[in-house]
Formats: sequence, structure tokens, C-alpha cells
Amino acid sequence: MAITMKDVAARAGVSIKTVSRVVNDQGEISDETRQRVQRAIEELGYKPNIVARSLITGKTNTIALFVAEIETPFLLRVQRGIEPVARGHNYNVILFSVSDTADEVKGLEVMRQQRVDGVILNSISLQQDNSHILDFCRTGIPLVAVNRYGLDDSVCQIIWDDETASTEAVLHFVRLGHRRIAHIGGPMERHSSHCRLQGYKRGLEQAGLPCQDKYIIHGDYLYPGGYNATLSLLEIDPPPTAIFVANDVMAVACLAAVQRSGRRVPDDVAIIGVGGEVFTQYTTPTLTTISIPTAEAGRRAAEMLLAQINDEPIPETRIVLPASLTVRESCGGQPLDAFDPVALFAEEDQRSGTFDLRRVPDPASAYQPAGTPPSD
Amino acid sequence: MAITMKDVAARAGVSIKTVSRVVNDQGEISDETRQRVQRAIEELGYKPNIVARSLITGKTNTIALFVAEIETPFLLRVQRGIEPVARGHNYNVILFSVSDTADEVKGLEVMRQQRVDGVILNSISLQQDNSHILDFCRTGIPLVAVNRYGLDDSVCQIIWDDETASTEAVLHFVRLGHRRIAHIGGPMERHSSHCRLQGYKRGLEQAGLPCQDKYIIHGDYLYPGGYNATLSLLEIDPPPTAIFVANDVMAVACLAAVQRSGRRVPDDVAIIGVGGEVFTQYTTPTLTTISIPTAEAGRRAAEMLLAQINDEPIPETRIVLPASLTVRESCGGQPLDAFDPVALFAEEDQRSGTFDLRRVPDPASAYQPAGTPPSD
DNA sequence: AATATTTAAGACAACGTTGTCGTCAACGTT
DNA sequence: AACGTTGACGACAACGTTGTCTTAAATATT
Repeated sequence: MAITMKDVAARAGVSIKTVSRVVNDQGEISDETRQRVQRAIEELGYKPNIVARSLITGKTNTIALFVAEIETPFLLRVQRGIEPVARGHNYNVILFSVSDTADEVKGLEVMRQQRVDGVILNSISLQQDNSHILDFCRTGIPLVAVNRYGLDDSVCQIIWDDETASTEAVLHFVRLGHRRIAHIGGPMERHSSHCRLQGYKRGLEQAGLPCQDKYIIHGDYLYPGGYNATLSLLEIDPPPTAIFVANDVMAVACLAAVQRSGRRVPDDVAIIGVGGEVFTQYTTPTLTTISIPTAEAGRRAAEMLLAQINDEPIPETRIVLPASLTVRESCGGQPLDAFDPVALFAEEDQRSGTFDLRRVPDPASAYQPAGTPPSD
Repeated sequence: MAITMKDVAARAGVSIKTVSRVVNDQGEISDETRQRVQRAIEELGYKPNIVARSLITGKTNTIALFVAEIETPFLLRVQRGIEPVARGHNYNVILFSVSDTADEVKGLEVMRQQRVDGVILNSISLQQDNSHILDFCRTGIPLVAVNRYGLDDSVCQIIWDDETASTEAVLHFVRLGHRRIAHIGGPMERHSSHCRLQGYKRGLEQAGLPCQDKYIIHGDYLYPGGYNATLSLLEIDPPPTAIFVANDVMAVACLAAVQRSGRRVPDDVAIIGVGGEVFTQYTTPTLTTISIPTAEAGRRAAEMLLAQINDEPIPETRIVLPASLTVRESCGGQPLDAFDPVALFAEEDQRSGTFDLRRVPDPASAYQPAGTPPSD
């Protein structure tokens, strides 16, 4: 059916091995032979069969990417960070979407059969045990986990400092004068939810405020959950004056719920989300959020995996990327006088955790416009 | 390194071929032998080498998915429709992100080498020629194009009826009394932009309104573009009272721009977007949009591709999915009295084009709440 | 001039499967 | 008893490459 090296060899009047040498640009070959072979390749439209090559080299030049089966832009941005890096190193990316641990176990199995050269987990970090991941690592196939908690340092991983950033968000509320600060968390079984909840609690503690269970509600990281959670919070007496929401999707829904209940943001209720999604700049008011360098996480994950694959040394198996508070209108302060969406967008896209958390502006002195991160 | 059939055969005291028969559940084999082999497989932890199998069968059980390198939820939803179907049929999905035609040409090349069993194009439909796609189809590798215009019927494709839906959006504005209806289009080089522009023009024509160039601006399908385009439109004298925006991302930005200019939506300016993104339900006001069954498009694309791969007959090479107007607050009418986000969400997720365009409610009689499509 | 070295190329095996064909026993049929 | 049929399995080639080893000529070295 397809053209093989054999056909090319016959046409060029050389051996198969010589064609192989030309294709792989290896070994000693005379210019004349090379040109003859190359002409034959072009005339026949020969394409090397990667499958046969993989069989003998034992390398498939393929990595597997596990993604959670939910539709948050968040995960997509990580994916968009990974693919170009892999492609740039001539690696293919196989997608595997998982919705629970059983899927993940099955997926790792499939990928072993598939002989992928490595795996990146961008799926969901559940609280339960990660033994299947450790088992997989024991097969010797490189693996990098993104945003996955509860793994020891034997597993390469990239996480961000959710907890510190969450604490800072709460302290930001406190500095603005808020005392009744509620939290809409993610699903209980997700580890990221726990990190953000911990950060929230630590923030209250550092501010000397009591942590009240009634002000903590768990959503599902999706719009409806955030919406309903907000409605519940607003029914409490007295209602919270500030809500720290565990992701931006729920934060947008939270904003809608607050506004539809007849209250104003940030005057009646202040809101901070997590994720740094672009759309948080296009709500009215704009949303303060904890920016997370997702694309960079993807890139770093891909680079880390490739380093492992190529047996390069890994300086640190656990990379912690900084998350940073991006202050906007939804938690009060002076309004932005000049709103330049293009600059905002570019900034959002490029910056990745260079914003120093410790430098969140003092609310009394100067409001920090979102477009200009502090120079440091 | 890894365990092969040879090892299993040795352990079970049978030939390699017998192991192969057990693994593939084919041919005549005695129960006793089968069990012995299966025990050996388990004891050794043998996993079939897919690469070797592919080499001989000529099938890789892999399809390639080309995705545009932009971050709209739109494309992600198509992807999420494709992957599970493929996986359910034991196919892997290789990702290839493209930002221009050159990428696409290169990608098709790579996938030919990779010996994928099929290709789905969910990349961007540019105006320019599609000869590389036709060339690729000539290699005999099945291909399905999603949302890609300008291809003749020899190529399998799934599109939606952008133009009709766009016309309907404009007519909806007209029925509400609008006369100065502007359009924020997508990038000129994208074919979908042209379809929506055509629909817009046809709507004006059917309503007997003049089509004025000054009311047509092209954005980039991204937030900043939509924002700036809106600011420009608002400077026109007299400004439009309604804006038909070519995608929901820009529609959200449009909403923000209108509101920040001190105008109210829908009282001063009405807005309709395209895409049916979930977040259009969580803006204030909620956005009227043209719902597009993206997940279904993904599923149908995967099914169509698999049918081609398995040499099943293809009833129609061009599937046109209906797009439907989902009326919400951003274009006026009576406000929603009961807002139930959960129901909205479920509806948005499941429905796919069953909404009959012709039945858009008469603005004079009854406002159609978003949650309850007309029974038909 | 004889020998060592380099260069260019080929022969052959190997990768781990599956497909084809053959073998050999067991069984049923005439 | 001779014969065809079936069931259970193995030997071997093949898939299209790459790796190893060899060969033969060309060139450099003594």
C-alpha cells in the first residue's frame, strides 16, 4: 500500500540501510548517493513509518496527557502550555480524559500498553490514595503531576502555592475592614479545595478572627454550585460582607447571585476568586482573583517530563509556582480610572507569578490598578 | 526489558502464537491451555505491545485532533465531545494545535507519518484555499472537518447553520423595535465570520433596513477586540441601539464596555452573542446567544470518522446542525421572574439544536424564559 | 609497494506482534 | 479399516524500520 524504504531503495538502486541513513541523516554517505536517494524519496512521496521505527527503538515519541473531564478554562490553559513544548521536541500528545480514579487507573494501564514515553497528569487531585500513581512510576515510565497534592517527593510534580495566596486574599479583605468573611469552597474530595480552605482559615487566624462554620459552604467548582452557595450565604444573619470563592467560575456565579439579590459589589459584598481567568476582567465590576500561572505550569511540566525522558538531571522534583493576588474592583478600593483591556489582556497572558504576594498594596494608601504590577 | 509474548509462552510452556490467540480471544483453544496462559500473563504482568501490533495490522487505533491555538471554551467543548467517543471505541486521540495554515500542513504531514487511522479538524476555517486538506484526503486516510467552510461534499464535515441563526438574531432585534443594529464580526480571514456577517446582512435585508458599513466592525473573537470594537460603535452618531456580536467572548466584553460607558443593557443597547457559552447565563444581565451544539458536533464528528475508518457507509458527508436563539435578558423583554441556575445549566448542557428557530417568541405577546424551550 | 586506515555501502538479524500454513491427534463416517 | 473432518497448536514468514557486522574500494601511512 504505502511506499516503504524498500521501494525507495529499489528506485535509487541502493540498499535499504542506505535509505535509512539518508532519512536519519546519520553515518557516512557520499553526496551523490544522498541526492539520488533524496530524489527517489521525493518522487515516490515516501514517508517514514514511525510505528516501525518505534518498535525497534523502543521510543514512541509520544506522551500522554490526562485531563479532568470538566470544562474549566483553567485546565485548558495548562493543556495549551504543554502541547507546543512537546510538539517542539517532536513529541505527540495523546489525550485521556478522566472523571474519576477508576478512569485514571485504566488510563495508566492503556498508556503502558501504548508504550508512551511519559505521562502528565493534569487530572483531578482527589483526597484518596495515589497508590496507582506510585505503581505506575515503578514501571520506569516518567510521570509529572500538575496541581496534584498528597504526593511525596519521589514523584515529579508542579503545584502552586494555593494556601499562601488564599491566606493573602483573606488578609486583603481584613485590611479593607471586612470582619464577616465567608468561603465558598470546592468539592470536599478535591485536594485543591482543602488547600484553599486551609489558606482561608489561616488568614482568619492571622487576623485574629473566629472561623465560623456557617460561613463556609462547598460548591462544585461550577457555575450553578457557586450561584446556589452564594444564595445560601446571603440568607445567613448577619450575612457576610466578603466572600472568598475557591475558583473563578464560581466567583462569577457568586457575583451574579449577589447582584440579582439586589445587593451591590463591592459595596455590600466583596468578592475574590481564584484562577486568574481572563473573563474575570470583563465582569462588572471586574473580579479580584488569585492569578495562577497555568500556562507556565504546563510548559514546566512538559519540560520536566522531557528532561526525565532524556535522562537529564532533575534539580527539584517538586516545583512550587507562586500564585498572586490580582486586585480589581470586586473587593473595593478606588475604581480604575483608566481601563485598557488590551494591556490587561497582554499582562494576564505573560505574567506568571512575578507579582510578590507580600506587596499587596495597603488599602489605606494606594489602590493598585490591575494593569500595572508593582515593579520589583 | 519489558515482558513479551515470548516470556509468557516460555512460562506457560506453549508457543508464542498460542499466547497471541489467548490475548486476542481468537481461534480454537482448549480451556486448560487458555487458563495456563492467562495465569502466566498475570504472573508476569504482561502487557501487549501495541506498537508491534500496529506495525503488522497497519492500524494504530489512533486519531488526530487538530485544534486551534486559541482559548475559547467553544473549541474545548468540541474536544470534550470527541474524546470519550473515540476512547469508547478504543481509539487514542493525538492532539495537534495549529495557529495557521502552515501548521496545519505540517500537522497533516506528521499524522501521515504517524499512521493515524483518521483526522478530525477542529482548527480554524480560513478563507484561503483548502488544497492541503483535499491532498490529504487523497491519501485515503479518513478525515472529518468541524466548523470548516468552503469544502466541497467530497470531504466529510460537520457545520452548523450560522447564517440562518444570525439572520434570526437580527430579526429578533427588529421585532423588539430596534432599527440601528450594529455587528461586531470575527476576523476577516475566518470563514465563520463571513457566515455570521452574511446572516446579519440578510436579516437587515429581510427587515427592509439598510446595511450601513459604519455599523460593522471586525474584532478578533477575543475579549479585548470585542471591548474596543464596542467602544468604537458607541462613538458613532447616532449610536446603535442593538449589537449582534459574532461570538460570546466578544459579547461579554461588549456588555462590559457598554456598561462602563454608563449605558444600560438592554435599555440603551441590546446585545446578542453567538456560541451558547455557559458563562452567558452568569453575566448581569444574562446574555441572549445563539446556542451551538458543540459537544454534539464533537460526538458526531467522532462517530463519522469511526464509520469511515470501519468502511461503513456514510449517509451524508455534510452534516448541518441547527443553531438556535436562546433568548435571555440582554435584548430586553420582560425580566425573568424565576431564575433557576441549575435547570438552566442542565438545559444548556443537554439540549442541542432542538429549539426551533422559527418559533422565537413574538416580543409583543410573551417573553420566552430561557429555561423552558417551546414544546414542539 | 605493502600495509593500515578510512569511507561508503550492503547483508543480515532484530524489535514484538499477527497471518498463513502445516502438523498431528482425535473423532466421525463410510 | 480407510478416509475425511475437526480441533488444538506450532513453525515460520512478514510488517518496516534500525543496529551490528561485514565488505570492498579508496586513501593514507610506513
